[in-house]
Amino acid sequence: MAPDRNRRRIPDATVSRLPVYLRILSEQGDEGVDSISSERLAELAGVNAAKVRKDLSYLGSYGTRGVGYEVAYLVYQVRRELGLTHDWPVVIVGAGNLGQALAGYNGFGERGFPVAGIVDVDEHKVGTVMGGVRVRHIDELPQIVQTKRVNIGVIATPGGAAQDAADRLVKAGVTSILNFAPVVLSVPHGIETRKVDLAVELQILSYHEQRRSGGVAGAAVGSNPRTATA
Amino acid sequence: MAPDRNRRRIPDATVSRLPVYLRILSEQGDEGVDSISSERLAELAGVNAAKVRKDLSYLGSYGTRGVGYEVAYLVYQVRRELGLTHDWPVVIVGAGNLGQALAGYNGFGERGFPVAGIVDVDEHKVGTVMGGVRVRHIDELPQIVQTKRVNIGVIATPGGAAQDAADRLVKAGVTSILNFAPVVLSVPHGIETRKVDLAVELQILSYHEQRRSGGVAGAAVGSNPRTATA
DNA sequence: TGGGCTTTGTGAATGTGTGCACGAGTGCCT
DNA sequence: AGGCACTCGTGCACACATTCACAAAGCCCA
Ligand SMILES: NC(=O)c1ccc[n+]([C@@H]2O[C@H](COP(=O)([O-])OP(=O)(O)OC[C@H]3O[C@@H](n4cnc5c(N)ncnc54)[C@H](O)[C@@H]3O)[C@@H](O)[C@H]2O)c1
Ligand SMILES: NC(=O)c1ccc[n+]([C@@H]2O[C@H](COP(=O)([O-])OP(=O)(O)OC[C@H]3O[C@@H](n4cnc5c(N)ncnc54)[C@H](O)[C@@H]3O)[C@@H](O)[C@H]2O)c1
Repeated sequence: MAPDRNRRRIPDATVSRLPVYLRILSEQGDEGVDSISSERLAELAGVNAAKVRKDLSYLGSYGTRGVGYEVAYLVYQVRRELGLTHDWPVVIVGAGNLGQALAGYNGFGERGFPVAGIVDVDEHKVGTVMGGVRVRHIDELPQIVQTKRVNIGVIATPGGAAQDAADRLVKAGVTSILNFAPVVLSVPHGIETRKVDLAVELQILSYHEQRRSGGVAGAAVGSNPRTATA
Repeated sequence: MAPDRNRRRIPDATVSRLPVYLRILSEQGDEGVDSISSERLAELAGVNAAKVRKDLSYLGSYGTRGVGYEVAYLVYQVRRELGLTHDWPVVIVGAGNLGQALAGYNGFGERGFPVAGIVDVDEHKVGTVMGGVRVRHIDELPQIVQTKRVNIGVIATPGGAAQDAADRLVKAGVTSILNFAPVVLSVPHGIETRKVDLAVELQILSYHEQRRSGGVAGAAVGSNPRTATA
């Protein structure tokens, strides 16, 4: 019960950690663990225990002092908070290299995000089957979104086509977009977007490598810092 | 010449935006733009202009008041700061669905991260060619890392094998890891890791979708009345 | 029943990031 | 030469996030 609990805003940083807790809790549940302390959960999640407690406290007071959290109940609460009480079908735009890998990825559907469809502009790709889903023409996007009640779109087109893909998704009625193309999307207010940018991740790692090697510019490939800092 | 050749620490938030600025600057440069204001760069990057200026100020004072930043020079400085003055070969562990997509992805090498090798445990995959790179057995990992001077490893194995992959990478001498498996890796101190977790991204979107249906007034631009709670 | 042990939930302190506002340079025009 | 328009660089205040530290609350057992 306690329906009043609903208008709290959960900090972004917390929202981005909840899925991690959820995965760990589910795994622990599968392994027969039925109670877990913030200390243990923190260890498994690679974070500070106080952070875990504060994060979970935004959902409500679901722990028991002196004991910990009941795994099954907490899983339920986190899932509810994340809106995972039902499936969210997704539509993938771009049936290339990446789109193919995504379509063939079981972890998608398993976690409550079944692939409702995959579309492409390339006539050669339309009709082929990827990961059990038939590729359809991008003009069918609105129809897919409507009939399958899709709210989430995934962009896996080349960078140059990503904005067009986003525009089409929004027009079709999608309100959240996950973008794999290395482009900053411009979308109407109210549309949620997130990006996964491989180059950005690698370049961040590069920054730290460069820094580690005490290296400034000009550090040729000759000097290889195999330093195991322990 | 800048005499401040020091160990300035650039804030994480800034480091994660520099690659975005870099891409935009490179594109602008290719289009013949040779000077750009923080205002314009901010617009293209989808952030606040003051933030751009503050971010860039960590690199030094490379702008010209009243004018803006010289694109070519700024590209050079950002690249230098990110350690992109030379290539960083990467090794991919796991030649499955995703590993294949990654190996066949040109954007990798184009951006200075050539695939030095891809390894797998599956004997059936060893020897096959993906994206121009031959799959080798994981036991050859140390040899690849040593001879190709690889500092960055990419994990594209199933979750259950990810920690093992990480251990092997670290043992082989890799000091930075990009992890696509939905697992929290445990690595020795000094090893940098970043993760790309599809489920996390989708669940964050789910959170916002769920919240949207709860009816926070005045959020959307009145386009999509469809509150799917299928 | 009460005391000891454990672990939560949260105020308060500290650390990080953001955005405004404006002084300080710079280029251009008259 | 002087004034004006423009844009950088940054001090400052505020917002957000992390971590500490401890009282409150529950369990267990003698
Ligand atoms: N392949 C990877 O491992 C990888 C990794 C990270 C990021 N990315 C990014 O993901 C995106 C896709 O990469 P990829 O390797 O799959 O490329 P790809 O060229 O193999 O596939 C792109 C697909 O998009 C289709 N397409 C083009 N324009 C379209 C449009 N307007 N609407 C719908 N579909 C359209 C093409 O027909 C093609 O099938 C790129 O932006 C790339 O930078 C790829
Ligand atoms: N496919 C996707 O689109 C996608 C998207 C996001 C995340 N992921 C994640 O990426 C990872 C890989 O996904 P996938 O679809 O490519 O899986 P996959 O099963 O197709 O490929 C995994 C590969 O790893 C190899 N492998 C297993 N154990 C290994 C070990 N110890 N050392 C080296 N190689 C090993 C297997 O032989 C196989 O070739 C998974 O963790 C998955 O959750 C995949």
